[in-house]
Amino acid sequence: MRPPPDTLDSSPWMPFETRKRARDEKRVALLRTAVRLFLEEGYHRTPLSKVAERLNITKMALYNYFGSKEEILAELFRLGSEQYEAGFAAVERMQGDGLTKLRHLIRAYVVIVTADFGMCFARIDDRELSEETRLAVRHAKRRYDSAFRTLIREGVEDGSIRPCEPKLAAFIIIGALNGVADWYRADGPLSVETLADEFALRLTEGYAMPQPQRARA
Amino acid sequence: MRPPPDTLDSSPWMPFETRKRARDEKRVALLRTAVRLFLEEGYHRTPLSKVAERLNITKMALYNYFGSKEEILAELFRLGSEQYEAGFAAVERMQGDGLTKLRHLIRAYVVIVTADFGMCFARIDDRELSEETRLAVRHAKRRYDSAFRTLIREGVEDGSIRPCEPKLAAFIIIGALNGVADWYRADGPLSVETLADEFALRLTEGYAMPQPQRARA
Amino acid sequence: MRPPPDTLDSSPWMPFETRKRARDEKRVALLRTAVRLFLEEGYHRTPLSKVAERLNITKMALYNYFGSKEEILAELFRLGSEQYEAGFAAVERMQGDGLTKLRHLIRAYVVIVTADFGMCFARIDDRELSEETRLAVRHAKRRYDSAFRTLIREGVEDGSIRPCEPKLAAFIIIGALNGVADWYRADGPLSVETLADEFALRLTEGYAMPQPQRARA
Amino acid sequence: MRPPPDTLDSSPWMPFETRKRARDEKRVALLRTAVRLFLEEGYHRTPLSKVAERLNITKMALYNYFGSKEEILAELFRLGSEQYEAGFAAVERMQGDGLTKLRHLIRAYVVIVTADFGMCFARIDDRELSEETRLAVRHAKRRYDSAFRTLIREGVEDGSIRPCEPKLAAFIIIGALNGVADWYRADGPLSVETLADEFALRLTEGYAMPQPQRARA
DNA sequence: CATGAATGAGGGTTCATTCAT
DNA sequence: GATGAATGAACCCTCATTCAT
Repeated sequence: MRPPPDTLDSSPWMPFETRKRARDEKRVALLRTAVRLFLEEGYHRTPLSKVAERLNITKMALYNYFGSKEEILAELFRLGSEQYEAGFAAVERMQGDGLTKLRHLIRAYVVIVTADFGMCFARIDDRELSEETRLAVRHAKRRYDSAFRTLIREGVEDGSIRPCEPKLAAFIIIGALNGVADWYRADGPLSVETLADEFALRLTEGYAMPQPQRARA
Repeated sequence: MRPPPDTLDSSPWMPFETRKRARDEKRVALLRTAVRLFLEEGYHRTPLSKVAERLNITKMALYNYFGSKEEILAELFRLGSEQYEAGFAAVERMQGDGLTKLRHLIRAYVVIVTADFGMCFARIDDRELSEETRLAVRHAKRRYDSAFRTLIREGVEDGSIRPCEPKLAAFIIIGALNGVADWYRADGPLSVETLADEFALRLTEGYAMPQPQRARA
Repeated sequence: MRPPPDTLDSSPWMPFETRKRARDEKRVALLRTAVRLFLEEGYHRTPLSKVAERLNITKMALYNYFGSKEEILAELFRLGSEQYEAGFAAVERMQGDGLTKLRHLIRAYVVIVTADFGMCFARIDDRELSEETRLAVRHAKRRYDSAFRTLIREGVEDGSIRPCEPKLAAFIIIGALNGVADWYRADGPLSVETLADEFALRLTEGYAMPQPQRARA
Repeated sequence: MRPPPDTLDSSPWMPFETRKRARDEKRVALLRTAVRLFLEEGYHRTPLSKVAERLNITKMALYNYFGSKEEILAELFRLGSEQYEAGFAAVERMQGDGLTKLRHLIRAYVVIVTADFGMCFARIDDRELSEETRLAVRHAKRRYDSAFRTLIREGVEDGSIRPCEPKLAAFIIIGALNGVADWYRADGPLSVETLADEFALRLTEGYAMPQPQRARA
């Protein structure tokens, strides 16, 4: 907890950086603890005192890092949102036909949605948030709906994806992906990578045995 | 506010049936109102006073029908669960190969999950419930996981479904189906039937354009 | 605490009225207790628990009558304001020259400002109130500034009051009157009536011995 | 952030005086800022953090100058009190009949009560203070009540002031004077001097038009 | 002197629920 | 059955203040 005293003497500016870093680390620890509890117990059933308790501090110490419980949640959503944005941006820079890119997107989504912040973004009810933050979240969600739809449309156009209604297809895929957040356990038998690959394939390939003669519907 | 007292005296047995019926109707009205509010606003953000208000009764009148808020929720889950059970039972009595029955199951699920009680069952966090009720709900959920898996396994065996991991496939399908509860609006452009058909097809057929030469993964 | 039981039997509609009345009485008792404590201890230093304690109920019972602490204060201000309005209206209906009416106004003010609600209105900091209520209070205060100024102006015109700046004169008079709220004790030696008469005279007559030859300023 | 250490070494006594002076200046700045905020916002609604913020220092730095929030307030009262004492002492050294000296006292009071510390003394609720300090404040207030009463009594005796009850007259005058603190704005149209003169005259002269024949009450 | 971090006391408010009619 | 009143358990949050550097 205390930096070795000579550290202070030898480099007089270190303490500041040390402190600053320590603060950031604590802030992050706080967020990680909060997101875990919010996911494990639910936002409403998690009093800040429990978050504090798990961090071995008092409830009030939390207020050094955040102004309110809702602000913590807002930050969690922001972090989650960032992850999706980054993942999506990476996919958008890739080469390939629509189907290939869609599969990359699915993989990215699985990786993110199985991690804490991504899971929080996907699962926690955004109506807990203030109107303003909630709008930002809704906006972000619409943005990735749109990312999926765009790739699907691309795929349809370049022939890699069957003709379909992009909007509905995106809902199906995103729904299945968000479902992961409901049952995925980090300590389970499936690695995230395996899961991501499996989803990328299965969500696009379908389960029906292909039969040239089978008519639609 | 009070019915004239002679009404009760003149037909001494009617009142009982009348009352009984009235009671049941009120009970149902209560549940319908509660489920709507719980879905619209979230369980925690819905005080019983609001439920009562929408029913034009006092908060305390609710306690004539239910012992606690949680008991209301438990009943909602029970009703939702019943719907799934009934839908699944109907499908199980059907003829056809695994794929066909799976599609019927998907159709049934869509119909149920877009209705209030089914949506409640799918969307509201079962951790609000007491341990006992929660276990029952989990049990019911596992039961329909199992229904999906069984049909998928059947389909794989009878050749109507591609070889796959039934557990994961079920998760994907159920995830996508539950996702419907997040965006479906009764007053939207899609009829439930259309949606059900579309899901039955798309969740099994996949989006990738079939290409004989394309290797798996 | 309980009404005699036969009261209920003998007149079946009484209970409702009784209850209604009881409620109003309690509401008033609450307000009287609150205003006393707010005046004795100060608004901020009076937790609702103390108000409740003095009423022999729990803090939460207060919320049956008011939605928040501030709402209680707002109601106290409203009641105070009402008293001034009524007093002023009575004076305005009176006959007489400006000076006479001014003296009546002063008398009325003294009577009101020595009573609980009037004192609350005069002494408690209106910045405790929400913006909206505060504006209403400010409005009321400006209204009685204006009542004083008008009468003074009338008096100047009809020759009963010396030429003077009505605005400043009103400030002086109102200031002196509000000052009463700071030192008046109901159990003190001075009756309100005596005080009112004395103020009506002294605030208008002045203390300087009239000397025809004394030049102004 | 740190001054080079040799600065201290090269002129070992300057720093002390410099520091001492700087310290005093800061202390005064602190008090001036505090009194402004306490007057603008109210004592309870002014957290120390706001005082610090306006001074561009941290909240904790305040504790280098004062041991507690209440101690700051106590000092403000002390400074206010000092002003009144000084003003009153000056008047007491003057020549003239009771009325003349009373008018000087009023003038002095206006000047003081329109300045920050004097206004604080007049307007801020002394119940915020500890028992001990509060008693000192009450004592000071009684002292100037007494100053007014003495002059009034003198005036009555020397014939410059009409026969009256000195206690009540003092209350009226002081009340009117304290009222100034409630509406006076330094940036308003009235200069303090004008105001002081006007008060000195009007508070003693009265508003009623002198009429030899008018009987008292 | 000054700072950031942490703490404890305390208060307002929400809400489910019990009580007494 | 229904109602109004009352209660108690939580919980969020503000803020002055102490601690450790």
